[in-house]
Amino acid sequence: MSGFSEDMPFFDEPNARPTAPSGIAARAMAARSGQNNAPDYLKGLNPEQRLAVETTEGPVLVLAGAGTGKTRVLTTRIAHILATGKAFPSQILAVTFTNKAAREMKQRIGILIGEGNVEGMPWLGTFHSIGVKLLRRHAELAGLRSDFTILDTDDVVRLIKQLIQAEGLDDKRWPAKQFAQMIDGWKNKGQGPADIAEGDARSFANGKGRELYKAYQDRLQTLNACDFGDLLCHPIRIFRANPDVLKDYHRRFKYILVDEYQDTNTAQYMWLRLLAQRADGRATVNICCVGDDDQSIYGWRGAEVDNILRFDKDFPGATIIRLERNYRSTAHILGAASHLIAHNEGRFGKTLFTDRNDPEDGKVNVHAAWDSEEEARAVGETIEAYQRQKHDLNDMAILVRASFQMRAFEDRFITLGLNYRVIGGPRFYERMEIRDALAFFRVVANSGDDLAFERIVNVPKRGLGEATIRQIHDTARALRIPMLEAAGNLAESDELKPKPRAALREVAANFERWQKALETKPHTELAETILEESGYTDMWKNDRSAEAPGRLENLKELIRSMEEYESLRSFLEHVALVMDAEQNAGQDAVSIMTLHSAKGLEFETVFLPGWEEGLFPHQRALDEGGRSGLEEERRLAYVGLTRAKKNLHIWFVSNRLIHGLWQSTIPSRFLEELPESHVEIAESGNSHGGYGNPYGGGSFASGRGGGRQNPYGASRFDSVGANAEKSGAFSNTYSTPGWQRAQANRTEATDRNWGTRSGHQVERIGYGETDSGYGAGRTSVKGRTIDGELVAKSVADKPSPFSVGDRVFHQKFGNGNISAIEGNKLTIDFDKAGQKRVLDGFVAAV
DNA sequence: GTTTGGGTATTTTTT
DNA sequence: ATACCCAAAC
Repeated sequence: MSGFSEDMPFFDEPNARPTAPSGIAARAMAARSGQNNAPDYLKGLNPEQRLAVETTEGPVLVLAGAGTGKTRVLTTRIAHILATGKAFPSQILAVTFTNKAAREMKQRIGILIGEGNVEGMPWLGTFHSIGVKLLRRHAELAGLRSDFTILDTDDVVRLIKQLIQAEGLDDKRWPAKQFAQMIDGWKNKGQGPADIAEGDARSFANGKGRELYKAYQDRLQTLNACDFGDLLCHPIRIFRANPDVLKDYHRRFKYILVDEYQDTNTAQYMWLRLLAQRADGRATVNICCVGDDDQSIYGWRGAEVDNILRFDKDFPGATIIRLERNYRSTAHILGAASHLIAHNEGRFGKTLFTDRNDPEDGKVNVHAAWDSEEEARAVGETIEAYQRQKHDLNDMAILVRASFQMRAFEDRFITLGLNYRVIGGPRFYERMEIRDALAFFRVVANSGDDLAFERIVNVPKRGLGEATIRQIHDTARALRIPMLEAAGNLAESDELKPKPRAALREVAANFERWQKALETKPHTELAETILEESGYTDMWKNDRSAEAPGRLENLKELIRSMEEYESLRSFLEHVALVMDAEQNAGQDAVSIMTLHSAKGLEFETVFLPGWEEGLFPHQRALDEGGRSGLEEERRLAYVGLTRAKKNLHIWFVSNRLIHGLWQSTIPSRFLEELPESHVEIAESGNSHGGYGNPYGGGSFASGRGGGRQNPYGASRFDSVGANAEKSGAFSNTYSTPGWQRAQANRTEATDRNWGTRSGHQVERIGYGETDSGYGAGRTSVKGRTIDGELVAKSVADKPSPFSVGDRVFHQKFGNGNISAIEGNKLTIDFDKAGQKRVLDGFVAAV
């Protein structure tokens, strides 16, 4: 129970009001300006921001729109509380979601109240890191020892897989990964095995869901381990079962601050309520939540927008403060974003505004391209044009909906020699070599870490096959000892054949030696020794594959990063929760990332490609999330738009390769939700000239409704959102050639896909009756959606209208002969493009 | 113990 | 298309 004492001095005087400023508070007070009696840190705040900072008592919800100075308010508020002596640093609980946000907050508070003093804020961190801290203190109340291991997703899946197999279930039919996600979902809702809904419990493994969950929890306990969800759920359970423990924290935390409140899940919400609602009957709960309901984009991983929407009901008498003055974007960008988001129903309603009024500011540009290749080419050209105007690549970003879109840009930028960096993607700690190395370290630090042991017992390959590992496993279970110990025992017995026996003996001896060295050697040195002596670095040195040098480099980087920590244990602790690594930040490069990872960032120039139905809004969000899924996609679009400070370019293409098949696409409905007055339809250049108009031949003209330009029908949005007055940059009056071409494409695509199915069904997609009863609507949404993919499925119901040998025309590949038919998939020998497989819906008889 | 082939899925991501 | 995972074959 070390670590308990560091902030005890404050804990000893929980009721002492720190009225006389001392320490940090005194310093912050000293920073006050003499003139108007307002401290320096309040200067430059607008009235709403200042209100949010100074309303320290009672529940406060700060609705902070994009670019309205949210972090500034949060950090200034903490500085204010400290400066006015309302609380000691250790009496403030401040939670964020990501380590990055926590880091930034610490840094910015440091600027306000003086570096070094921030260390006095032991309760500023992510939900999870604070959860670990709580759990380490009270581990025994959750049936754990305080040196428990934190398992990551990969460990969890492997563990569950073992359990599923132990149950005698087919792990093909009941994938461990899926069950891990289910457990994660339950934990997001704060549900233990006993709490889960009957239906949920039944839906997995023939009704064994609950037992499996139970078995999983038991296994974690024997392993002295917990998963990420437990970091929240265990404290909740501890608080509930031990009112005295909870009471201590009630006395301790005088102020609670929560960042990104719209992203909290149910468990986090329960956790916060437990800490915020004092049993001592104190009337005021000083909780301040900051967030933006319009930027809630994590519903799919358990976030409940509802938490923020009903804040004032949860905390009666709450002050709600709106920050709507935007300091980031031009009026055009804000106008576009506001108009778009107004189409959502479940929201508080905010409208961003700016004083900025520069006639030079351009409108939001919408571009059409033929396919993703041309889209990448056009974006590349635009970036180069900006570059010629002396814009830094660092100020530009391409934000995509799904990561597969990135490839086209990477390919193009490589040929152009344009620097780019991909943000997100596989993380440092998820790389195989890093996980392997960490597994070695974990076993050294904690010989009971069976999962880590199993991972590396045969790495590098030393002839320990499945049978040997099984035997170690069984021995360990039977004797109730760690696998490492069991391995040592077996190596000394005659149970094994000579080869594995020698190998095991070496493994056991290695770990014994390393564990001894743990006390004496500096941890970075030990880490190097481990990787050397285990043969792990040699394994990669001898590997001829292209990625081997990179892996060795990563291992070096891992050792380097260990230097910042004082011991192997403290490093492993951090690595379990933090594990991110900055990469090539120095160079001038365009950023490519998903919309999700762009939240919180800003760029002068932003490119938003792929605004097509099915991709954005994503088909799956529509299918699985119904109306709320669509609204979340719209919020994602809003997040994208509001990342841009000055220039914003949106692209959509007419054809996209999806799952290896060319699909015709129609522009995203979100495009129509942009206001005409702030949008300009840009001509994207002539790089597509070679194709001409593929519809010229008239083979597709049949279903075309006379002049109808909006495939949904005109009054589609009449009932959606009160402020959604005259929408639709896309309903009239644009006449550039590119625009007309795009229009032609979209009507053609739509009408062709739907043929005689009338537009009526299309009009209702995700709207109208479908919305009202969501439960029932779910299935109907599915069949009706217009995306090419679903259309393809419906086409599959009918026999193909073509036969082998038919001569057909395809919009991308031109003319060709059908060589094979497989359901609705045709194999065609194209005259120019060679053999391709395409859907029959996208070719026409010649 | 490694290689090869078949089957399958294929949005978004933190801790 | 393509990547990834697992099982059977080498």
